[in-house]
Amino acid sequence: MKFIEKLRNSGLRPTKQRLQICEVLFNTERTFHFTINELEQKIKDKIDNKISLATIYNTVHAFEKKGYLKQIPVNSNQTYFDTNITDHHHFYNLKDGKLIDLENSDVGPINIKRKIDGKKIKSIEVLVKLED
Amino acid sequence: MKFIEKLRNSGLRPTKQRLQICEVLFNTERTFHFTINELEQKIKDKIDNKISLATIYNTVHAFEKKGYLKQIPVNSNQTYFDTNITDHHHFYNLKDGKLIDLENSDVGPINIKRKIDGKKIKSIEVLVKLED
DNA sequence: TTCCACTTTATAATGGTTCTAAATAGCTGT
DNA sequence: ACAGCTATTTAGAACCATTATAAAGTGGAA
Ligand SMILES: [Mn+2]
Ligand SMILES: [Mn+2]
Ligand SMILES: [Zn+2]
Ligand SMILES: [Zn+2]
Repeated sequence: MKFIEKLRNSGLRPTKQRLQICEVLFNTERTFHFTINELEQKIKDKIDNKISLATIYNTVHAFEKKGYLKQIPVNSNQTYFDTNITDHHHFYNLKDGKLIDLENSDVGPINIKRKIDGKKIKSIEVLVKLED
Repeated sequence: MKFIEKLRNSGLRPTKQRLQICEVLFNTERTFHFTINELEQKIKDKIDNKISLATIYNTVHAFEKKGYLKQIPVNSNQTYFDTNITDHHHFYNLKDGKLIDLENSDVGPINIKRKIDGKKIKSIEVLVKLED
């Protein structure tokens, strides 16, 4: 199985739970955005055994640290994650709290002219809030 | 007092607490970013009477709704607010969780080419994460 | 197989935020 | 100035996403 290698190469043991979460997160036609609650539901729908909520949190954080998931900065009581780890930007639909990927060509290059010394830029993220 | 008018014109009664919070938030040399905890501290430092935490939350939300404060989208367990309500972008220092204003001239105009029909753009916000 | 560090798990704890309902204080009309 | 009404404040409880705990289970090296 392809995910076993991926996990081993990251120093993460390929446990049953992690492999199942990999299936849900990465064995998909397209990338997607999710909150932990939504992921918990997806997992319940797709697998038969139970995975504890703590393991879901642990795994998501482990995957994020390894760079397999990204957190999206939005104002919400829940944390949003993205399986699309390429540099890209987002529409945020205030009505339903859903994120939509923006292609870089939809936004154009962003060139930050100001520098803060001793610091380097880790990421540049654009959030475009949508209303009716 | 200038804040009395401001509040009355917004349909908010100019209570002692609101006026004191106005002093802390708006009677300043420059704009600033804050969390509720930080604001609570600032209030404790600057005024003698106590203002309850509930009132601070209520007031911040009331001011935000009236457009006197903005929320900044960042990934944190606390909500960040800004007394600078002009359209502008931010550096986010991951080390200490502090925000720094970016001038629009530091970022350049952002032109979102894609449209979502039935929706209009409410805001465009750029967050530039900084690391060492 | 043995062993141990890593992982999972149920559950408790944490902490920012929101809710509740009773007390207080603006404001309008008299 | 006063009454009456509504908005506001407040202490404390409730909420709930997330993190911590610590005991049981598991992967994999030897
Ligand atoms: Mn979540
Ligand atoms: Mn806060
Ligand atoms: Zn995305
Ligand atoms: Zn700002």
